[in-house]
Amino acid sequence: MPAATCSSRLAASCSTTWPVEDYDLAKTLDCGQAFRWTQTGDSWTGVIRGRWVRLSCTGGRLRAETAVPQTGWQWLADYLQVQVQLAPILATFPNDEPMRAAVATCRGLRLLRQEPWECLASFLLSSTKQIVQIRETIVLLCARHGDPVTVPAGQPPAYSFPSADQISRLSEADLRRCKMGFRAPHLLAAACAVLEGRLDWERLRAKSHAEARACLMQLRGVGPKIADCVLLFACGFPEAFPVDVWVARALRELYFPRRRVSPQRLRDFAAPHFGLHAGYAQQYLFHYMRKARG
DNA sequence: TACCAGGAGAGCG
DNA sequence: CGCTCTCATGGT
Repeated sequence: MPAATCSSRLAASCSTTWPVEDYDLAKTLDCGQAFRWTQTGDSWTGVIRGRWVRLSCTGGRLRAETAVPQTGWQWLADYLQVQVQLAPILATFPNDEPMRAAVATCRGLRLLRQEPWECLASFLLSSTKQIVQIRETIVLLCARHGDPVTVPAGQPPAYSFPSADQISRLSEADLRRCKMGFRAPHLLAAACAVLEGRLDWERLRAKSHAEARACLMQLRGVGPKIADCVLLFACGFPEAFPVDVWVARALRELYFPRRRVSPQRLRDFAAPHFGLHAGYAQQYLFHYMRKARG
């Protein structure tokens, strides 16, 4: 079928493109904010909202292909945040040596707008795990408990991320078989909280950052770091500043040499120092440190 | 073998 | 408050 990129209102197509500036797809999809993307050549394959997607970006155009014809692409434009101008965000970063180095290394890295449940579940599974292990657990979880999604001929099978409803009907043993260990009961309890309406994403978005954070931290297994990951990567709180071991190491070495500083104090330092888009700055520091040391 | 990983939470002083 | 320990598991 022809790839109609300029479609009339009702025409369905399996591909589209957006003009983009400063959009580094590889850094964006492989910087540790999302765990389900796989690279083959210059393109990236993943599943968003139950739809198989392949992305590539060359010559200032971001191209997307799906397996099933789409009548609209807003769901994907939102996820990729293609309308966001990067330069004004980078301009809010402090003009100090650590940030200049991070921007020089990571230019083009974007924050995605992920699905809240998948983001919460993924980061619930992330604690004290390496990124490769997080990905492995999520692959198992999706393949065993998600739904198969339509893929183009010749492509390997792909699966949706299991919904809160699907996970709530599993046993702790089912989840432990996906190598999530002590995190299994946390994931099960979070799924129930969503089902019972104790955790409602619309209500969460309407709260202040501090209130939303406290709300998420009522869940077992969700502390300050994971709460801020969900608020930053899925809920649109640009001031959320997750402090993990890498970011803590970066801040201590770069801003507090030879001093003992707690994670709480690092967060208190971050808000005024990194400004309106502290969360963006955090992701640049995270990727910069991991690339430099990893 | 020892140590670490995009942590959190309980126990303790 | 800050420190220490446990939780699970594969990699280096």
